[in-house]
Amino acid sequence: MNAAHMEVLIVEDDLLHRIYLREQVSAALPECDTIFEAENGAQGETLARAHRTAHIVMDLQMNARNGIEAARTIWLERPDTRILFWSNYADEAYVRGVSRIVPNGAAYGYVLKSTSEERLKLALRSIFVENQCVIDNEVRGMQQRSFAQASGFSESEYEILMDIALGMTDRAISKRRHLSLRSVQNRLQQIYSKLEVHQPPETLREDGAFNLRARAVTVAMMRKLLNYGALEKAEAELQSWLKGS
Amino acid sequence: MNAAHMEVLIVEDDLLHRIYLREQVSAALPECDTIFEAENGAQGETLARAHRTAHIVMDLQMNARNGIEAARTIWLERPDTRILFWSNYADEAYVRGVSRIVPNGAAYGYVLKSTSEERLKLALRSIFVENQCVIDNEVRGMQQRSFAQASGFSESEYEILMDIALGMTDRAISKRRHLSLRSVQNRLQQIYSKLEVHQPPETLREDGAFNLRARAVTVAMMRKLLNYGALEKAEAELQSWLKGS
DNA sequence: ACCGCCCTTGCGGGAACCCGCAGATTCGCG
DNA sequence: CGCGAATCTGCGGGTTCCCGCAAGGGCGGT
Repeated sequence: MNAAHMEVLIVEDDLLHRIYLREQVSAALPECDTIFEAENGAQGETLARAHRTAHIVMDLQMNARNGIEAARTIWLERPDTRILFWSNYADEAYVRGVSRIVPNGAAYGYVLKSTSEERLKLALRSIFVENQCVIDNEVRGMQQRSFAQASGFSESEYEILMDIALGMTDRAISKRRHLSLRSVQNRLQQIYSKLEVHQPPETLREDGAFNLRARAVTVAMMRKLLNYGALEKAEAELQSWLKGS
Repeated sequence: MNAAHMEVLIVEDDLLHRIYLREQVSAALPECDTIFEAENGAQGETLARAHRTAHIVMDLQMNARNGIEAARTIWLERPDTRILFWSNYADEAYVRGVSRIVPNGAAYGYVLKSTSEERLKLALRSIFVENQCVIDNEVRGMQQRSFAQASGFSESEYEILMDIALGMTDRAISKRRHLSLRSVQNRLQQIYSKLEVHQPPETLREDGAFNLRARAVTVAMMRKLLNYGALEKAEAELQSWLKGS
């Protein structure tokens, strides 16, 4: 680490936030002499590749290409890149997405936009000069709740949840995930029960019948287990799988 | 309209954007002597009621209570309130939501956060002092595409799209919307075709079977026809309908 | 080895879904 | 009023979904 020279790349689509970040970065890191800026994920990848920047702070949830996608390709090319994710929300979909792509040993951070200036500056220094991970408290809580058993989803359940969200049939899922048809259905039932999606249990009305499959998707959406970015990513993967075989 | 006295309420959850709005409002409206601020929809409603503010600028997409919900109750109480919606996106779900609740004759605006300072100031003056509607170009385009026939959804189709998103069965929908079971299914087919959701048409593979119902929901989501806020609202309506009978 | 425990897989059936077909109803227009 | 076009509705059947039941197959423990 060369203390006299540092380049930082900011990837953020909101102008005001970009300006704010620029200020905070140069205030927190006097050794930083160059700041590059991108306003979407695609541009961010290009700049990161062009300048080989080892320090990136970026938003998740951008228009052209979201932060997770961008981070994934950047980390594939240079796994030692240090990335601070700077996000509005701590949705489980985001947290899961990030922790799925971080190379082991890499330093990264995840702080919310609502945190104070001090915490942001601290995070910047911790990650970029101390090479140390910084995860916001709320995000940390989400991580634990997510990977523990408590209403938490195993990786394979999560995959299948995506599959039904994409509109795949049981049989298609069984082919894709190499399971028997019945196993897929078993997993679906686990998913339904973990999401607390069931037919109106003791109800008298026969109106309120639910299509569990469809309901599970929106319940997952409302619980922030799924979000827009995750859907897009899953859709892309599905398409390439359909081509692949 | 008293030119020497004006109160404006800003409803916006993002601190930076709130500060920016504050500046722009006082720059564009010298006659404005008081600015109230709220950081979510619920607080916005309270302040609007307390101060009887006739001029509001607010974000859609906030945590506690989104802009559309807040605007709806505010307009129910005082239909002549002037509201400028200031949003990141021109999703069809938002546009549709707004134009569904605006009282006829009321002045309102819809501008994107990405527009220039000048346009924002202009919109503020147009709505608040000239009492004139201002709709951003991109939003306007969305409106027309939405209400025209071109891949546009009729109101009843839109309702049913929500219903299947919520996981209702065909029969439940038919009860709720007072249609025969078969009619519901007809509408579903229209929806599928408008969303271009169909079984892999010329494909040889039998793997790629789709559950049209589930797929339609996420396609609608990816096309921004549905979004998180719309789902929450629909869910609330569904719950109250279930109670009601 | 024996015994639970958990996960997988198959079978079967009742319900729900997707949809082609055809008669009935509605609505607009000359 | 007549006529066409669009929509609503019922019927039927092929497929998919939801799920209870039960027969295996690993795996750790006493």
